Amino acid sequence: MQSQSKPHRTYQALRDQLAERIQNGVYSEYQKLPSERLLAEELDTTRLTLRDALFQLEIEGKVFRMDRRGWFISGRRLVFDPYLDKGFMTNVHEQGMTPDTKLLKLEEIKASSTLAKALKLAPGAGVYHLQRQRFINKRPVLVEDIYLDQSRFPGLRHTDINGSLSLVLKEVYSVSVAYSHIEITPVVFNALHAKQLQVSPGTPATLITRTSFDSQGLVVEYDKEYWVADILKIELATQSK
Amino acid sequence: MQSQSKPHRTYQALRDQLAERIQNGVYSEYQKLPSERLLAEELDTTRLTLRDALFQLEIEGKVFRMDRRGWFISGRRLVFDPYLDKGFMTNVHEQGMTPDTKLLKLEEIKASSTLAKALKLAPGAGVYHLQRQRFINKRPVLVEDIYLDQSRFPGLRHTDINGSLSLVLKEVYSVSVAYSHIEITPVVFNALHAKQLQVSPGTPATLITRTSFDSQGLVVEYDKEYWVADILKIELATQSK
DNA sequence: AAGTGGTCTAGACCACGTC
DNA sequence: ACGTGGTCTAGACCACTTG
Repeated sequence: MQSQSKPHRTYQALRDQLAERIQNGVYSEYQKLPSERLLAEELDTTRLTLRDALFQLEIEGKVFRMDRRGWFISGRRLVFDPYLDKGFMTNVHEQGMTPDTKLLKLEEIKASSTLAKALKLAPGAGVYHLQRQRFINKRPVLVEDIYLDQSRFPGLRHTDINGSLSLVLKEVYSVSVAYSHIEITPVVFNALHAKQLQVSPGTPATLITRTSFDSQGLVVEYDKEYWVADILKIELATQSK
Repeated sequence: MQSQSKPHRTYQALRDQLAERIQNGVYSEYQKLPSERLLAEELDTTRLTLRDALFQLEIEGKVFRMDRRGWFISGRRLVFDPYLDKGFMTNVHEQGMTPDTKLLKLEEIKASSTLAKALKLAPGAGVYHLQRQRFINKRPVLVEDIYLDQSRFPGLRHTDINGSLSLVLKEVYSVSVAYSHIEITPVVFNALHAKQLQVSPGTPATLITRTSFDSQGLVVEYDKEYWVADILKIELATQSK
């Protein structure tokens, strides 16, 4: 009926139709959808209109794309409590999923003015830049850039940091995080990060920026995590006031 | 230069170009952009490609739309600390902006099964449903649906609740919130909410779901807030561990 | 080699906001 | 009344993934 009455927003109706299919389990988690051309034909619409509907669902995190590979049904989300802020490895494990980490880059750079400000250093100071990619159940879900005061962690580059960085900092350098500032912002992946995560550029992402301090208020690390938006669920409890 | 080499992703370049303009203050906060047709011509592209670029910036919250009115440059964001979770009125005031509230609906309903679960009531129990629209500097920025146990707040409908609801609950019913559970999820506005906020359906939104408890662990209210995504900035600090 | 997703073209119509 | 944004059509080409 709705296809005959020519409503002036077909793609919203399409979105609802697809959302319902997902809700009803017509497609299962991580299943690949039929090709856009096929699906469009099946749903009696054009490719462009179908894509509009899929983009809506992508923003909501109900489907996700892998670049040039197609559309997939999103799976269970990882619950992230920014207040507790457990490490990635721990958090993923506790929720019955399998975490993995791959070091993409470890370099020594000079602090730009923004970076210096974040780390409370002088501009030009030596800084470690780590770039890591992290996986949940083999799916790449984030890339992160970590910046550390080089003078504070000498020889860091000769250390194995494929697991928990905070563990390394604690055991090797006796530095532990007391508290941190966290910011959560919606962004889209740029070309580089998109390629690393095998998603399309322009895919919605959640940026978590974290500045960690030790008990004396010194900056331990400055961290920018770019998450694929569909995997994350932010959930927290305030304490009694 | 880049416009002559025909790269295979023009809209990303466009996005960058526009983002740069915004960054450099070519447009000022809340300024309306030229019409899509004009802007497309100026930037030597088609309307559709321009829109793709604008959608990217919309997801990032750098521009926002008002339905059928056009595209606008986003302004300063409201910082929201889910852990402190001050009330809307207080929070907006403290950041030097002007809050407003409009009651859209106040009705008595029977709890659906999901609602009953959230409020820890029996299905079919009497529930107040409040719907409010809230403004920052006259711009509508959220609609919220609030649900309360009717038996616990008799006569609520005869009370003025255009300001702070928690204040009313405290002063009239001696009930105050001790802690709450908060969930933050990206969604898109449905047709109804979009209309109420004068945004286009499908606009990115941030859904904040809050369940508030009193000191005895009883549910005080269950609240779903749909925010225009560009206005919010989530920021918090963890306490010392 | 074939098919796919990503991108783009060059239009069109309509409902709505604005004047 | 006019122009705008929202939506849709009917194609096309290319780079890339997949078989």
